[in-house]
Amino acid sequence: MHDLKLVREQPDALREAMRRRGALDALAPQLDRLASLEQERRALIQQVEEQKAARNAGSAEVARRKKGGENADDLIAQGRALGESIAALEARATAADDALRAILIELPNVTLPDVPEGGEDANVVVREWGTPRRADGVQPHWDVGARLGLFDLERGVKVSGSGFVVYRGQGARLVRALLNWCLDVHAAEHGYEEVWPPAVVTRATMTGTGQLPKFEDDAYAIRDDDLFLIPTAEVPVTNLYRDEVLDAAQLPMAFAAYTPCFRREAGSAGKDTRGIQRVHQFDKVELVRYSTPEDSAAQLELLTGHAETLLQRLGLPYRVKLLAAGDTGFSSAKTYDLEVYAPGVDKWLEVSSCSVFTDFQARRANIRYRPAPKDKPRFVHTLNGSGLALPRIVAALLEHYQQADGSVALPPVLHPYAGTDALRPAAAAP
RNA sequence: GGACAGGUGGCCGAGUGGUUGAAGGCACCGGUCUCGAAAACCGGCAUACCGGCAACGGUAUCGUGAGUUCGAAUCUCACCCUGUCCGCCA
Repeated sequence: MHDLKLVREQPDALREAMRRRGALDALAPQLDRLASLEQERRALIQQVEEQKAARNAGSAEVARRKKGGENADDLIAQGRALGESIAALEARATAADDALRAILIELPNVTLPDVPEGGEDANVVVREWGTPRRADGVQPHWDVGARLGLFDLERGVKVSGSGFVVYRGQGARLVRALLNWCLDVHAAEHGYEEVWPPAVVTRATMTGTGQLPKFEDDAYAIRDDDLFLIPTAEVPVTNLYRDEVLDAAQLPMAFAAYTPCFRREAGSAGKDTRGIQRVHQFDKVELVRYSTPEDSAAQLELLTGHAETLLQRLGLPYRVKLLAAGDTGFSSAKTYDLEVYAPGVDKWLEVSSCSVFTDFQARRANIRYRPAPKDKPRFVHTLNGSGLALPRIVAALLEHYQQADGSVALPPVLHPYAGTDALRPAAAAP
C-alpha cells in the first residue's frame, strides 16, 4: 500500500514506477482516477468537518440553555437539518475514500532504483556458484524417487487430489532432515529466532502482507470461518508485530520459521508440474527480517547470503538472479531468486526468493518503530526469503548426486540428520 | 457448542446521554529544592486526518461496525476478543 501523500505530491513518481514494471498501460486509468478521487475526498472532508463543527457548537449551546432552563427548540431543529446534510456529504466522502483505497490496495510496490526495468527477459544473473553437472544420462527425480521409494505421487493424488505428494521411508526422513538442518543453521549460526507459527490465518493477516485482496484466488480458504491456509510463513511471521510500535534498539529482528505452504497454483496447470517441481502443499523454512529503512538494502544482501550458505553447504550449483521490475512480486521492491541446477530435468529450479518490501507491507500491517524515545513512529522495512523451499531441493539433490550404482549420495552436512550417507534401494514399498 | 462476566489513554482505573479527549493514580519528560540523589512541589505528556508558511484552528478516535439523538465512552443491534464455569476433545 502506498502513502496517500505519494499520490498527491508525486503522482509522476508513481506513474514511472508502474511503467518500469510494464504495468502502466493496464494501470493508467486507475492512476488517473486516483488523482481525481483524492481531490474529491479532500473537498468533501472539508465540507463535512465544517458542518460538524457548526453542529458541535450548536449542541454545546443547547446544553448551556437547557442548564439555564431556556428553550432550545430552534437550535435543535437547526442541528437536525445539519445532521441530514452531514449524512449526505459523509456518504459521498466515504464512497470516494472506499474507491480510493480499492485502487490503492491493488497497486504494486515501487521497485528500487537498481532494479532493471522491463519483464522476465530483463532479469539479470548477478552471480553463479559451483559447476552444474552435465545432463547426459541423469535420471529425472521422479524416476529416482520411484525407484528408491522416496515419494508416492499416485497415492498423494488418491488422498488429496492432483498436486499433492506423499513422502515415504527415506524420502520422508530426508524432508525432515532438511528442515531440521535449515532451522538449526539459521538459529545457531545466523542469529535467527526460531518460531513455529499457525498455518491458518485471518483475512486481516493475509491483507497485511499483500496476498489479499488481489490474489484471493491463489489461496486455499476456509470459508465457514473466513480463514486462509498460508502460502508461506512470511504471512504469519510478518504479521506477528502488526499494529505495534517497536523500539529502535530491537531492530533488526530476524525470525526463521518452518511451515507447510499451501498454494492453489490457479492458472499454472501443466507448467513445470511434472514430479515434485510444483505442488499444492510443500515445506519451507522462511526467513523474515524487520529493519530500519536506512538498513534494509544491506539487510537484503545479508538475508540472501544466509540462504546461499545453505546451498553451498549442500554442494548444489546455483545462480542468483536479480528480477526485473516486471517480474518482481506485487509487494516486493527488489527480489533475488536463487535457482539450483537440476541436471535430470536440465533446468534451473527456483528454490529461494529473497525480497525487501520497503514500507509496503509495514504500511498495510501498520508495523512501526520509534527511532528515539521522543520521536514519532516510522514504518519499518520488512524482508523475507526462503531458506529453503523443499521439494525442489529434494529434486535437485536426487539429480545432482545420482550415482552409477543407482544410489544417491547425500552431502556430509545431512548425514547426521538423515541417519545415512546415501539413499539406496530398499525393500520395495508395497 | 452453552452460560455468565468483561473490553476506557504506555499501565491501573473513574465515569450510565450535555464544557469528558476523557477525573485520579503510576510510569515517563522538564523544572524548583539539594553538594548530589531521594522525597516533596510546579508544569508537560495520545494518534490520525483536513486547512494554514507558521502560530494555530477544525474533525475523528473509550474492542470493531451499524443505529437512535440537536448531542453517545454512556442507550440499541450485530460482530470480534478476554476471563470463569459446563460440554467436547488431540
